[in-house]
Amino acid sequence: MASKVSTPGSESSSVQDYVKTIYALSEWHDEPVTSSRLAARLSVANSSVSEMIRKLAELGLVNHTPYRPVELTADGRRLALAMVRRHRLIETFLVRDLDYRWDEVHDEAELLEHTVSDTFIDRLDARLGFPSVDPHGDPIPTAAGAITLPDALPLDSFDDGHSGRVTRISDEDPQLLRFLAAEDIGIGSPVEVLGRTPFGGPLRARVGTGTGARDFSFGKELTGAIWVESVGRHAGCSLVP
Amino acid sequence: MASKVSTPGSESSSVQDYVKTIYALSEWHDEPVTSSRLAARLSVANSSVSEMIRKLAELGLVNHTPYRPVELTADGRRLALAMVRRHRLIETFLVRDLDYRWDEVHDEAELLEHTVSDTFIDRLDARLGFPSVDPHGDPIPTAAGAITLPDALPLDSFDDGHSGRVTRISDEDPQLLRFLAAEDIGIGSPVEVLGRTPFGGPLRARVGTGTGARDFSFGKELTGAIWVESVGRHAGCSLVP
DNA sequence: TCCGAAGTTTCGGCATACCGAAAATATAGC
DNA sequence: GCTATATTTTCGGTATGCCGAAACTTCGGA
Repeated sequence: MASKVSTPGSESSSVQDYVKTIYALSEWHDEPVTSSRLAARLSVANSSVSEMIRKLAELGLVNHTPYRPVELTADGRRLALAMVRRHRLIETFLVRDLDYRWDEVHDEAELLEHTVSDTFIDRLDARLGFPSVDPHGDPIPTAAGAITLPDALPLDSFDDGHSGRVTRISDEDPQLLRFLAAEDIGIGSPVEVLGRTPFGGPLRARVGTGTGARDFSFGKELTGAIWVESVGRHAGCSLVP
Repeated sequence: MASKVSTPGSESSSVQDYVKTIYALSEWHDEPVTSSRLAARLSVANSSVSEMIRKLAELGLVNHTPYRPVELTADGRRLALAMVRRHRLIETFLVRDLDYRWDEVHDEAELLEHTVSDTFIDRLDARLGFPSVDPHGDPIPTAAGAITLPDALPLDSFDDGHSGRVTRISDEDPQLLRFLAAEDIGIGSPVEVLGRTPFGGPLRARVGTGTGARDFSFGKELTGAIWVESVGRHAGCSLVP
């Protein structure tokens, strides 16, 4: 029994936002999605989240027992991925065709994703050559709702001595993106973990290749936001699954 | 005392829509803008219009005495032109870059115009090469709010024997646009009025040049929707100012 | 086991924007 | 000038989505 909810349509912009945010909170980390995390991310009061979750459950988009975390149903996930697809295609378009910087696109896409039609998205997709990732390295779901997460981990989960390539950078904080752009660190940059300073100090790594290579100290915020794919063997990871 | 309302921002999407529609109803014809005309154009109940007009008056966007037609203030006109600019630039983009047909763009633009940022509009404008008209021949206001209406009149106001060039076609009815596209009549097409059939019958005109020229019968709907600029001397007009 | 802190839900209220029905006004015809 | 008709406004009422305050659950520590 395939559902109609493969494409946003009847759902309000708010419903779309909540569902997309529930997905986003569990896309890269699998901590439970609680009311308060949602409230913080959406900048609304806890009570608003509570009410909306009840509504989402009635719509069959989430499963929820009171006082417990919320989880997307298959329908909810389909809707979320449709919204993520919209968001990431729009971001890609803004950077490629309208000369937006990668730290500027998030807010604009956030608004547009609720407004454009399926036709618009399909034509944009074609015009951009069916891209598989957006400017931050986030994978773009297909029209059918399939998504392939890159085989990457946050920089802070790599052991000393291991090398890789930057695959994704969280777009949550525009300032962080601006900083990295200024430092010429972006998707595709090679990195090699040199070591860490004890007691929560920065992680030192070698960035770039050849003459462009240099040492760099990554603070907490950065090592969590920068995701790296191992080069060569698939070792070098110390994260518990 | 220049107002801040040169760019949409604080106004709700509804307010923007009402103000733009008030402008649109008086852009090409100067009949008074009444509640019922607004209600029909916006597909809402008369009572909703009445309430919104009071609000617009409070916001200083319209002048209104009860039971009389409504008129835009200078601020209202500025806001309306900003919205019209958005709408027409988006339409131009959809046709030029996303292969929309000219009959498909209106509804999409109607939604997007409320959502995109000023930055988006400015970059779009630059990318499109600062176009002066949209795909239907409607003039695009400048960022400063200036607009130049073409020196055109509806086809039905031309005397027999006069020639001109199609300058604008009202985009109100997508089916009409589709029909004209199929008949290969569009912006720039040369026309010469041959005569009219009595008792409200069609207007006969010669369309196109050289071997592509042919006679065509234009019904009421068409002669009101097709706007023509005189070629050569500025005669041939029988419309009362 | 029980208590308190932290997190979640319920409740009454607010703002926007819509509606239909009823009341108020304008205008055209006589 | 006066009334009938058409138009406009006012008046309750609805739906969505937000809020803060109060009530309620959960869960860890003593």
